[in-house]
Amino acid sequence: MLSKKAQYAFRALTTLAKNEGNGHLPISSIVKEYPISTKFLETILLELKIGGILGSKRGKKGGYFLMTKPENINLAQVIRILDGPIAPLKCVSLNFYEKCEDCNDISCGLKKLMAEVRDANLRILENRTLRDLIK
Amino acid sequence: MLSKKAQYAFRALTTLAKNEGNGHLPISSIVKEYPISTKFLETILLELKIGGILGSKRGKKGGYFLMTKPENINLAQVIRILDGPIAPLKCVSLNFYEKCEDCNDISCGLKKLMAEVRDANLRILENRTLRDLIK
DNA sequence: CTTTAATCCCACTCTAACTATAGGGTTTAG
DNA sequence: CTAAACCCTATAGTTAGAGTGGGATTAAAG
Repeated sequence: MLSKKAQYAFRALTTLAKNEGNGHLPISSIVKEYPISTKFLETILLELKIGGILGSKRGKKGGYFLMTKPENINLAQVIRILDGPIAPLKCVSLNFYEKCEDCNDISCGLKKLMAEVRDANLRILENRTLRDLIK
Repeated sequence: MLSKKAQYAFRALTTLAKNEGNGHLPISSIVKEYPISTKFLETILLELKIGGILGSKRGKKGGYFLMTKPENINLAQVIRILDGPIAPLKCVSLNFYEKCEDCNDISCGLKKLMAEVRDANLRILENRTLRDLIK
């Protein structure tokens, strides 16, 4: 299940994507579209910035903006930043791999199936972008 | 991510599936294969029983057994019992649907994409069974 | 140079969920 | 009758999720 953070992130990113080409938007503008806690959104936008998806401009008339075009930001990126692994098990995660001490990691049947699940998810999430969300 | 409960469940079910045709197995036998807390496994097996996947025989020489053949128990069933929804959002869940108050539920772009993710997951999880896990 | 509007940063609370354990009750074979 | 097993519920400990607060820093505008 997607966390609230990820859901809020998608909303904010949608708003920013719609604003494409018009420079940056302050949090106050983003929040107007949906009822989200300003402070909470702030932490989310910060994570997205650290994750490389957003840029920001400080000070008066500052705000956030997408670092690249909406069609270059896929959903998997966003989810990984806010929720971590997309794979159902760490031992089959590409970006958050951890060895599984319980299975022998090679002949584990569950592992094989969960790797398939991971791939099925990635086929969708890495090929859909913010552009798909706003049209 | 799969919970520990679901992972332990798959292990226990694997053991029971391998034992197919030999009657029931007590928890003590199931635990011998892997280092899991007996008491914790007990609660998991109980959930699987309530969920209709396992049957049990009480009293001395009692134990647990699969209610049907391994090829008739798919992975989605097991996950739903222990972890709940397979869909990434409740508002696109088939078995745990809840209305999403934030999106209008019809034209929400995120919802459409997450329904695709759900379907991709189900195509795998509903077509793979315990039989696939033990071979 | 002061005010104001904004991001930045970090610490903190609150709650729910997850993980695990404990203990007694009930059933059944021998 | 006893031992071995499942049944059932409560509870404790830990972690993760969700959200809040306060102050520091930056930059535009008057």
